Amino acid sequence: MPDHLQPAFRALADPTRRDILRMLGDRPMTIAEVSDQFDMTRAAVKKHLVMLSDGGLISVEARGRERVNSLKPEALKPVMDWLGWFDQFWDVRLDALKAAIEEGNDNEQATEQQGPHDD
Amino acid sequence: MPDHLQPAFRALADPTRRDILRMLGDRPMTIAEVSDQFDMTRAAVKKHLVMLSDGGLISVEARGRERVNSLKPEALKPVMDWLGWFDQFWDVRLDALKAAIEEGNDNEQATEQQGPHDD
DNA sequence: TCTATATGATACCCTTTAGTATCACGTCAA
DNA sequence: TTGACGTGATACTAAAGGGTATCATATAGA
Repeated sequence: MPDHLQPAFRALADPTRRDILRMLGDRPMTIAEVSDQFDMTRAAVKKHLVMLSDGGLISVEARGRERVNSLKPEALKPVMDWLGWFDQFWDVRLDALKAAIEEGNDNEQATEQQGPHDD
Repeated sequence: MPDHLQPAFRALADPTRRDILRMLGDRPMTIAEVSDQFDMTRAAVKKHLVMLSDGGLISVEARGRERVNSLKPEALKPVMDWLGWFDQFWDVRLDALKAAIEEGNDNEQATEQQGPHDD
């Protein structure tokens, strides 16, 4: 299984890039427009946009002297699919928890795994 | 919005860690057991496990002199939710495409957005 | 108790990443 | 044509990532 979705995962690993994605969800934006929303140089934002493009998450279209960056939400589908593989597990766990609760909870060593320490 | 899911996204950004997650989907494993599956030192694997733990994706339970690492698939839910926000966009696009196809395609300037340049 | 084993913890490398500063280039407008 | 503007590209620095080697510690077992 060649990790063809590695660039996408890596692109998503930075909070600035995730913010950019959501901004582009509103409308396509030029590099300058995106840069205006962040407290960093245009060059830094450009690097993030390149990584997003490498991950296939955005498309860049030349329009005169501008570059319009547009969201490509379809690229998130493979990522969702990868994560979706784990649904089978927390489905099972939720079932087990539910069953344990309904059975009454005096044999609950087996359910301590999904303990409630989700900060 | 404090980026509380940043550790999770960062943990998912490495292919080795994603492989570990799927391995732990099979069964909980000790550090040594996980290390056996990779061509790297135990210390390197340990670092990955720490990052996975920081992201809340696994739990580590001491059992004698061993540390059993277990998958915590619930931790992927916030990540799925974040990604799910983008469903609205490719849903709209798919709908537009579908509508265009069903309507017959001679007035299709409006649908060129989801053009066939999906590599 | 003694020893092998599973792990924790550092210190250290090399590469990548995130950021800046700077300059060159194409394009829009007067 | 001139100049302002949006961008590309490069060089540079600081920090984080991914990896190794090494030593210390706790525990299982004879």
